[in-house]
Amino acid sequence: MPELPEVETVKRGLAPLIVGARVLKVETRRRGLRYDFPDNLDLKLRDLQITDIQRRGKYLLFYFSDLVMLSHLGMSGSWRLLAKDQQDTSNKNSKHDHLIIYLLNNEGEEVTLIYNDPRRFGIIDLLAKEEVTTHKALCKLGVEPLSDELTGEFLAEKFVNKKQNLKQILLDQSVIAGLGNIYVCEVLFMVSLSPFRVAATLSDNIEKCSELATAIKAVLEKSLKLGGSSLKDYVHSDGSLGYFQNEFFVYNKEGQNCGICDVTIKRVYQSGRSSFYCEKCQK
DNA sequence: AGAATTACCTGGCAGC
DNA sequence: TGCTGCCAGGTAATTC
Repeated sequence: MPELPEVETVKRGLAPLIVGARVLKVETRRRGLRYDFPDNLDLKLRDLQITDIQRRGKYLLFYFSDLVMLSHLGMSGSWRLLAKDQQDTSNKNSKHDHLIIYLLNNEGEEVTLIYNDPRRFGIIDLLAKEEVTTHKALCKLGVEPLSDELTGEFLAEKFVNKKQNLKQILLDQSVIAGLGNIYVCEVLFMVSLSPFRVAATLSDNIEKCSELATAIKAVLEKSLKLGGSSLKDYVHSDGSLGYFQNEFFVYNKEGQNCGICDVTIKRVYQSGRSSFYCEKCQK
């Protein structure tokens, strides 16, 4: 489900409410998700204070001074924060509440932080602060797309001799960390590049690579402004929705008019994923 | 080595 | 009103 804008939106929603909060209790309701939960989560986190929340690619990092709890939402994960005794309006899926963290916030109120994930493709791990750059999931992540590291020159360099097509290479988290299927489809439409275009054919075209880098930043920033995309189960930590799905050019728009030319949006399969694009506009 | 499938899960929806 | 099959924001494991 969640790509960079959705994960960042969760971070921004949670941070002001739980940074500074202290853990009262941690409850795990199953052995784990894709992997088992770390052993003794309750023992390890109890009484610790959340000192910060960061995002790296599609990962969330909850800092507890020396320890870091790593969270990836997979396809269907979400975090929601409830005040004690608050009416839980999203509890129809509560059978998929797998991890519950009871907190005492800065105002001395008890709040509940719940990780819900129907498909259980998410990840929860615990690491030492020093391992943030060496952890096996984090060490291979590529550049942050909204940082100055993502430039046309960077992309041109990455495209050299690459036989992969643009769809595959933009989805590769070790190149750019945070793009997923939706935003790759959107960005390729924005710059009129086909998802089938072989990356190497752009390595000499610094102008087009710069255009691509700029478009990646633009689509992510616009989505962030609208609180991300809510398709099926993505909601903010307070239960509200994102609105970027109303701005899609091509994603989920098979058969609809492209808006630029007279051809309709096609849906094709590429390495097991759907790509939506305009055959005529995107070359 | 690198590229292409398959696996991991549940739920929702279209079609019968 | 079921059933069945297919599809879904992602990543890792396996196969070619």
